[in-house]
Amino acid sequence: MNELFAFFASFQELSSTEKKALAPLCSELKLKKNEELQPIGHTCRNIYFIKKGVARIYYYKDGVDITESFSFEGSVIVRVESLFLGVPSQKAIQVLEESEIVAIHAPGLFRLYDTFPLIERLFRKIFEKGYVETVQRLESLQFHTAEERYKALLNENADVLRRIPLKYIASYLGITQVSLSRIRAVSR
Amino acid sequence: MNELFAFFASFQELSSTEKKALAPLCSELKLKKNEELQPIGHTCRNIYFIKKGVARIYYYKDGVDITESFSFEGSVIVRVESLFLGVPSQKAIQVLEESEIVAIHAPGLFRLYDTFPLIERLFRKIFEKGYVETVQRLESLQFHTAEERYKALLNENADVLRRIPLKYIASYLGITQVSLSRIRAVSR
DNA sequence: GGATTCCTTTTACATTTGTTAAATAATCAC
DNA sequence: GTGATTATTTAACAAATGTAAAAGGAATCC
Repeated sequence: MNELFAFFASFQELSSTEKKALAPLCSELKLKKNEELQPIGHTCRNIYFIKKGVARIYYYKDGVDITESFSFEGSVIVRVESLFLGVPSQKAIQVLEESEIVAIHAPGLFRLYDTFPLIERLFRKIFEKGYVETVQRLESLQFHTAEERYKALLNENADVLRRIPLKYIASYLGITQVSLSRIRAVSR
Repeated sequence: MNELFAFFASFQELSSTEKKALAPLCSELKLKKNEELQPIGHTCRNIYFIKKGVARIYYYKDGVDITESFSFEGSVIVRVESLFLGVPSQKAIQVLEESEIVAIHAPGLFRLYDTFPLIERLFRKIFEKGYVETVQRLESLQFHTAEERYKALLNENADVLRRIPLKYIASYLGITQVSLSRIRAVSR
């Protein structure tokens, strides 16, 4: 749990009262490689903090497995479209390594917002950061070629390449695995 | 200003105290067609509410004008990556019709957050909605073909097609104008 | 540790999209 | 209104990406 509160502190200082209010909402999970954290079709009621491991959000388009995003240790992973709209998500969350996850119960969290404005502020800041990252990702998809996106990924997060199968990276970049293979062959 | 407070009320009820605190931060602007609301290179210090008209966020990639997003009357337009990170933005905001805009002074707004948790909540909700829309947009770019994206736009927001030049819509869809023209020729 | 399964690359060909340039259509300024 | 400007479409060719199938490598499971 320490990792989680260190993550929180990097956004917003909390008093011990607030920490005590948050703690009961958090439960630790251990998952084996490739296990699902959240299945398709469920409404998202948890915010997941990755203590150890990697996770991805994915879904199926015409039967093809598509990765929307990756998250690594020290960050959160959430199906925001489901969490904020309260509707079932067509996306699933899966861990790609043996992982340790802290699940934060969202309905309980949202109730705390009325009593603890600093908790509301904390999560506002967490999601503002996620928002910015999503805008930057959008930019990359909208205006850069597949090769540019691949090279940018290589620069910004080489860890992705080491820890995540290329078949997942391909759809994350918005291309097929064959196309990614070709791009890699050229830049070698 | 009424339109703005109606927009606020659709997210969060405010007392008259809170409204009175917000009002001095809001200033109305009138812009002629194609005028710039915010130039490239400036740090975003305003949240813009569109009372009347349309606006777009755009920038230049290799000298080519690229549209990141459109916003219509009754919604806000913000360069979030600049507003939340406090860094200069390479993007500009331009109106595409004669428009009436309400500028909300962001540094002043953020100071109100300490005194008025409901104002903080209001903007949390506004940006959560923007976050969700951005995730959905990302999905569309990552997994759908240009033709699918064009048709989806036609269904969801046919107004775009009526009010916005195709050259801007093309880069918004992540394709060239020639390619968009071809897609339109086929589906006719 | 050998067989099996899964991951990645390669090949060949089809399709889509980009690029450049020109033609046509629509809009704007005076 | 008319000429000039801007927007959109079309054409021809080049480059990038998709699809399907096969082959080579790597990892995994008794």
